[in-house]
Amino acid sequence: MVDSSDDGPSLRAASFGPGVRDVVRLLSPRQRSQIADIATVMQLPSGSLVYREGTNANSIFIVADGVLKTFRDLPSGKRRVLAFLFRDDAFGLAQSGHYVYSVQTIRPATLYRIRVPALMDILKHDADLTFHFLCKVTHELRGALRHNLIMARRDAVGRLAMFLLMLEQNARAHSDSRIEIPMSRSDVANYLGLTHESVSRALSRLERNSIIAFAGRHELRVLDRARFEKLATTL
Amino acid sequence: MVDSSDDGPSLRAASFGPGVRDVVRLLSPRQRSQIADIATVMQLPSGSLVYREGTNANSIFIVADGVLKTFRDLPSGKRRVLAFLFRDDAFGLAQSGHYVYSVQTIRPATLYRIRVPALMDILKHDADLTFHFLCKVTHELRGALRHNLIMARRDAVGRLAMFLLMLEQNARAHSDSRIEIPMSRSDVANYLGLTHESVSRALSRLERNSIIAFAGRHELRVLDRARFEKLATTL
DNA sequence: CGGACTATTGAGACTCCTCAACTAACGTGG
DNA sequence: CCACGTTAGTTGAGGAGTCTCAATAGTCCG
Repeated sequence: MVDSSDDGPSLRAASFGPGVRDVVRLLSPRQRSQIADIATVMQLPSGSLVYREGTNANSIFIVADGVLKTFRDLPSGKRRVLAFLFRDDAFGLAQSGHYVYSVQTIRPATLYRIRVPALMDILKHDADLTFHFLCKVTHELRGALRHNLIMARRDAVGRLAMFLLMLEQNARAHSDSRIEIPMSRSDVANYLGLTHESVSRALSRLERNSIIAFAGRHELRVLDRARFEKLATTL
Repeated sequence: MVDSSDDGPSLRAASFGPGVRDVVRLLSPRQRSQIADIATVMQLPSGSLVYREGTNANSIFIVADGVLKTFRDLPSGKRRVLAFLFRDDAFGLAQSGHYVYSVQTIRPATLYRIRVPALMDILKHDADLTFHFLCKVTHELRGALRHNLIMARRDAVGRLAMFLLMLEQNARAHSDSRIEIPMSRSDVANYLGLTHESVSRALSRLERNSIIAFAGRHELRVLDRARFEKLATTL
């Protein structure tokens, strides 16, 4: 399924990893069954806490389906959302044996849970599989860098535009300028470093200016793509 | 040099990677010579551009010594610093064959340059080495997440305090409450998402309040560690 | 249908950015 | 060795934008 000539170009093209939504898919049948042997499938309803920051890190996870968020609760009581997770994303980052962020489902989710010791046994002897995980982490890293770029902006509308663009690129399902926002305004706000009031105001402004139009609170259409993308890229 | 019993616990402790300033050091002699075979040593004076964002990504680099910054230039003319690089850090992240950020030396630096095709040949057959790179990228990811947390704060002094604390932890050389700031105020500002004026004002305020004391523009001492750490952690 | 949560909208305070002037430090060339 | 110009850094006054506090409307679920 994955021969080396297939790996070569695409991997070299993006040290490391091209699209990278594919740790599971790009595996050879043998590798896939290896993973299946040590993975547990979990079905979680919306709002479930997968694990809490600081607890012992004994597993890593891969999203088979659904939407999740990673976050940290700050001493002040504020909550900071670090990332949103979609199909094929991996999570479970730890330091000194403890998870570095909490993870919660936003929509009902199906997860593969892989125990770290078992995974390590396989990784030690399988360069290909290890490389796939390398690509996964690289993908996560790019996401964090994009997040940083978003936070660089001072204006709420600009951040929001970038965020919406990101959502659109994530969900390539229906690319007809409809964007689904699966998370709450507060989650968006905590991700963008704004208050939920500012998010609300910024969205209102976009709608007032006929750049977007809402179809329910969690779905919108882009009316004026030129201005929309200009807002997102003009930083 | 690195036997499996050594790898096991430490790796499980931090999926993936413990301290991780050690891709080169933790390698077996065989691996090290493999790397040496394909690596080029570069000596660069202060202020050198290693590569520019968008150019063809044909190498990855490891910092043997010195200080560097990664950054992106935005259409508006503003510059956003994404990270500072110190000894043993790796860099060279690319997407679709192009580097995603520019890299420049802040202090004279020595780099190992490794061509991607050659590296891939080795990684394909060496799970251990691939795993080491996995740890490296994970380390970079943690840095990006910490950056995000810093940006979550709204107040300039708080960001600065967190940044200084980060610098102190990076340079474990002299841990007697002296912190060296190798980069310019503008670089700090671009990293923290502030203007250089705000950085200057915040530093002045810290000094006026007797929390820190400068010994030249690029070195300071922490006078009141309690208040200092309270500022950094009270978010 | 009721209650709790989510979302929207408004008025005032606060902080940082912008613009500007000024000082200090550094490197260059005479 | 000194003078000068350029860059880095500090400090000040005013304005723009978001946060805070508060009230209201809409939505989901039992």
